[in-house]
Amino acid sequence: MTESTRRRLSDRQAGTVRRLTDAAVEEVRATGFDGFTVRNVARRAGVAPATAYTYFTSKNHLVTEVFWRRLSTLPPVRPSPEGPRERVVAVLREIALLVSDEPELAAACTTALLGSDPDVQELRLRIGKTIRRRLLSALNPDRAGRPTPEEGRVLNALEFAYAGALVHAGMGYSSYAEMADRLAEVVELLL
Amino acid sequence: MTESTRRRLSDRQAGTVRRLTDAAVEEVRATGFDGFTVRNVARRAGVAPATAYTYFTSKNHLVTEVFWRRLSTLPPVRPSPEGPRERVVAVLREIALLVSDEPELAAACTTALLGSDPDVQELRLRIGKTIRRRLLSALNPDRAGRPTPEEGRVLNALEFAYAGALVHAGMGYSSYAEMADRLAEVVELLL
DNA sequence: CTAGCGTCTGGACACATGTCCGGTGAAGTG
DNA sequence: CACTTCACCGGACATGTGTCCAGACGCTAG
Repeated sequence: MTESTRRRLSDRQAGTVRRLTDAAVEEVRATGFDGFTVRNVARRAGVAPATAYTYFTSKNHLVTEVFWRRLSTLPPVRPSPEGPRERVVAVLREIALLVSDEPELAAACTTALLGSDPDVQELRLRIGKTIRRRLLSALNPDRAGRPTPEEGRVLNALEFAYAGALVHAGMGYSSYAEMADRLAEVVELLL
Repeated sequence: MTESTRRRLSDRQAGTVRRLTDAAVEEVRATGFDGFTVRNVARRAGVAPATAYTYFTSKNHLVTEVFWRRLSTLPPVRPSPEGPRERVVAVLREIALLVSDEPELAAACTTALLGSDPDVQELRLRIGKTIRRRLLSALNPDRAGRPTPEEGRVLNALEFAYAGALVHAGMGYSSYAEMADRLAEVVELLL
């Protein structure tokens, strides 16, 4: 009875949703983001299109959910002995690599996250908050939750950098491996 | 006989394209990016849908062209007496404000720029190059064209920041006025 | 056993998207 | 003045998107 999709879900429903998100990943891997259809995903998951639309209002919603699921199952930020710089780089790299198994998936997420459906908006807020929280606790493991003005500015810059990197990669300006490295460079400059 | 749309254009065609891009701006202002249809734009421009599709392969292509036109008519970067920091801030602000008249238009551009049509890709490359060039000549008016490794890293960070800011604004995390100010903060941190 | 409930199904819908093609009118050319 | 060429037109098409609804299926309770 705990899910984030369209409403509270029973165990059975959770299974269906699970099959859908898994199928979505396979589908985008197989056919790219063009040719990625809710109906196709449904078929791959062995589910009727109407059922898929019961849980996901749109293609974007579905892909965003995939991203969200991966993000929210990350382990807590490790307060390692190294400095903030190393921790921040690690956090960014972790998030950048979330969907980089297959570039198509990453591009799909980039586009999907920008969708205008209310469901996407909702998930987007959660995603933004989560990333911010992770970055903050990498910056300053102790006073997590109440950033100083200075930390706020750095945080802001980091968020911009991450989103920008995602976009650049999504547009094909650079690969995802490059992206992580360049993000590290940006952190060097900022901290 | 000089245009960037689908092929070289006669004067008459250039006029039609012009009417289309203008109508696109009005349309997105009036109805938002949902409800924004090539057919609607065509009607507003007093042009048949088929004609519109002669010049623009897609919605995204059309919106991207609007952005490109605004960007490419900016005056050259002014090598002002102030420092690089002020020049970079000015350049970023200028670009950020290109489409911020109406938030809807900006959101539309953000999405459109990520499209996968070949035409969008082409324009995207030009846009990326132009922004990079402008940033570089703000950073270092003299040696424009051959950035040092250090300049390259800063340039990279600035590009990420710009793209990230655009996305954040497009997602509704912040307004476009805020966006310009936050970009200025990022520049402070970087330079 | 049967009734009820939750879940999934199949198909029809209204609409958008991008392509294609035969045709029309108005410029430019001899 | 005929004749070609060029830009535009109108509409049909195949495909995709998201919604809706009547009904089928299986599980659980009485």
